[in-house]
Amino acid sequence: MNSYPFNEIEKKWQKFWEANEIYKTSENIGNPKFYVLDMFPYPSGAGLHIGHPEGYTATDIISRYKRMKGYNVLHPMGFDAFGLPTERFSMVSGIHPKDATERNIKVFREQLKMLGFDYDWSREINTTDPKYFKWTQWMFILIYNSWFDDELQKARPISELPIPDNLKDPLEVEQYLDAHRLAYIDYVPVNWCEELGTVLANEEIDEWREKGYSVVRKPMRQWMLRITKYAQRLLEDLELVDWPDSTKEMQKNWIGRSEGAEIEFEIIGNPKRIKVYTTRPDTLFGATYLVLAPEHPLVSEITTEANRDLVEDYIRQTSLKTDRERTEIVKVKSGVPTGAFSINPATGEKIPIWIADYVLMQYGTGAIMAVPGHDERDFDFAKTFGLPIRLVVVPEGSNDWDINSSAFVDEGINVNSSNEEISIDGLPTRLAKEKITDWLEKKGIGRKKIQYKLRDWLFSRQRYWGEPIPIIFFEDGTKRALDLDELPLLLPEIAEFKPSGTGESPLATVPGWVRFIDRKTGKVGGYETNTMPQWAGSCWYYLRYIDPHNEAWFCDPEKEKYWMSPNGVDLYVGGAEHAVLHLLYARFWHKVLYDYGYVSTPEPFYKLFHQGLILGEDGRKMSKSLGNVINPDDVVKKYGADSLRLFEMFLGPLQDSKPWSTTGIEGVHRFLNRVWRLFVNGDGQINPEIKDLPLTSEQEYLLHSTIKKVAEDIENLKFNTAISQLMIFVNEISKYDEKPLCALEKFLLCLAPFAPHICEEIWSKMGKSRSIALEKFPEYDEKKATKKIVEIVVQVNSKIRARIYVEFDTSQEEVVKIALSEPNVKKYLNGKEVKKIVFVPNKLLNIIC
RNA sequence: GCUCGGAUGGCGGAAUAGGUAGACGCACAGGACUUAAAAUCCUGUGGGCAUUCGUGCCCGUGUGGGUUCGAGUCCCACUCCGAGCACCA
Repeated sequence: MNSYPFNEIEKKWQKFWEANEIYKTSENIGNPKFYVLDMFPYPSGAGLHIGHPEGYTATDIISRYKRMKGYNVLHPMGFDAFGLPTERFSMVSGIHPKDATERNIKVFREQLKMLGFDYDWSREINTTDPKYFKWTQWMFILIYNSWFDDELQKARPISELPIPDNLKDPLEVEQYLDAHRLAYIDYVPVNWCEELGTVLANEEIDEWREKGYSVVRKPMRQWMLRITKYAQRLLEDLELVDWPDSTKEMQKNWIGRSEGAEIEFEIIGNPKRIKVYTTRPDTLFGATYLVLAPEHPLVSEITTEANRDLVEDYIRQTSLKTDRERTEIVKVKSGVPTGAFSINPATGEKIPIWIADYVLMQYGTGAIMAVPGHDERDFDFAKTFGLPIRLVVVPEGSNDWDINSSAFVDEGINVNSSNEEISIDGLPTRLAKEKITDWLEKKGIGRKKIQYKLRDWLFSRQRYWGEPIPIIFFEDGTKRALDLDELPLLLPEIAEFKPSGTGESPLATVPGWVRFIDRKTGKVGGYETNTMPQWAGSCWYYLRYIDPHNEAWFCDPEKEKYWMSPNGVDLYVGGAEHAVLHLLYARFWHKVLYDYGYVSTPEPFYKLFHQGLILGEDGRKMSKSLGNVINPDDVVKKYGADSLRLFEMFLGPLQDSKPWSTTGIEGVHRFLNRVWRLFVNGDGQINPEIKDLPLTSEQEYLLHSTIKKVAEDIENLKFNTAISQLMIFVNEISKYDEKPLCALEKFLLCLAPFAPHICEEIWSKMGKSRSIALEKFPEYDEKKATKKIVEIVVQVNSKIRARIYVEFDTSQEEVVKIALSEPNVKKYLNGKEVKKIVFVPNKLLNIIC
């Protein structure tokens, strides 16, 4: 293929942009701003994936377009570099993760530069840089030193937490504070591999099991963040942002607010009570047994001697299952009776207490009242073990339900639901819920409760390659968080990155880390050996871009206000795989900062967009094993960066998954060659057919409709149709022997955000001295963007019978007159009476007869 | 199982306040240029029937119904595909 010299051109302009700081974001904070953000990549050893440039090109086009529209644009890039893959690479290779990270970042940075993105590289950040994670650590301490005021629904300093008068002992006070901090230590089940002596990530489990290792759920000491306190705000504030509905929906479901009741059941022969949570208190009369999660603290206490072996064996089996396995759908339920009994407070009936792994300790109270007549899972369980099933709700308008063949789970009308004190028979579900809850409340054994599925955030990792948690534990049992002047707390240099074998991180093997004399207190203590999860660094990076070199503060408040007001980041583009975790954690983190007035908006990201996947040419996900991986370096070498950028945008709608196509990229590459030849002749001179001519009215329409379409499509992130309009322009304008200069110049300005290198080259050949990136985006004239002569479809009884051409905005009368003279129209009217006329101006005329 | 998407030529996709289905690109076919090829340019291309070669008619957006002068678009039922979540009480 004979191509324009893209290789030379692209390198030349990339150097020019860098040398002349064309994309350096100005610190002049007077102009209107636009903050467009990419989800920063994890610099893996494999280098940039062909999918990366998709979202990055999209933001690049927006960024360049907004700059040309006069905005002060912030479009930064950085690297989210802590994490498991690098640590694992280091274990095998012995190369320090810091060195591996540095090397990977270098590759990524070069690849991103090769694609000509307009990042302001002077703002590059790296989450593993001590200058950066100093502030991640500081924010962790801020969270640690906070409690959540339920009244005010916000975080406040722990020093302002009211201490109950009866607490005098300093140790008790400290325990009280710890129980309210937004960062706290708890024992929670994690994936423990005994043979490896380490905790595994969910994604590692299968791999190690295949190698014959066993993985069990085992409670271990972990740092937790109390994100659940923010559940309501995280839910409500979704109203404030312009996100895809499906993403909002996913976050809502993840937070999982439900309204129901907490009910206390007595235990026969034990003064303690079992609390259950239910969304259907109206079905209480149908509760025929209780089920506790196997991990429930009361299990060992209530289990009878006769059932002890059975129960303990079941608990052991359960620990071998991961949460995912426990929650897989199986029709045959497993469980064992504890031998203990409870009383159904509504019926007064003695009901058995079971344990089963379909009840999870993390949700609700870890115990349920089972209503097999009206819950699928309880129904299956009751069928399996021959437990009684009772009908207490029937569908409205009917008075029966075959309770032996399936559970009735919808709302309906209560039946069989009365005792001496209360009756909810005949009430619809909503009223029945209220009445029974009131009754329970009066008796002091139940209350209304709002429950969230959201769990607290497990924040610690037993790994080396993460931010150290800046807390010192002293020998006397006290602890303290480091002060700002002691940060960053750096990772100690170690030679081995293998786990300690005790379940602690490799940091536990460093003598100077776990035992030293604290300079500030003179006491002997040791640092926390856990590190933070990869999510930590990505919770606030968008703030650091605003002021990346500030040594005194994480971000200058004035600059923060300028870039984040009024709604936060203006556009955030990244994969849908982050719809829940990253996007929820970052919102939480931001809200803590907001509560302290450190940021000026309640939400970090105003508009969010997810790019789709780029699949292999065979329509399947790209993977090494399928051999369908496309490498961006190869593509750039063969067709140039502009072609790759343009093609990824032309493939289809940004949010859709779409397959790669080798012939497809040749198509857009051909288009760029056509553009080149339109402007430049064989000797590299400007095409002599380009002349300074006035536009014909056809050319005027072509130009203005193109500018309009391109501008509107860019604003709506519909790049595929913008590019097709640019192709139409080139096809049309090429037909003229003499090409009008001013139309071509404006066309070039429209193309520049998509294919910046080729446009810079042509622009400079045309004698322009300033970078095209700094020029104004052309304006269009609405009138000129409208067709002068329009085609009107003429239908007779809704069938197309003719097409006529009239001036724009011709009246109905006029159009009807012309239409009626069309022979084919006459033929179908055939002298019949016209009953009705439908007229859509400039489009259609339908004659009904 | 639940939730959310989606289904349009040989392929990727255009077109939704309901108004010309198939823009643009690919692929394919024919032609021009060339000793030849590549590149480039031009023409054609949903299916069927008819044609005086101008065009005309019928069918056509996963399936079956419905609303409407008019449905790819709205409503109901179904089939298939994808994604996310999942014994969440």
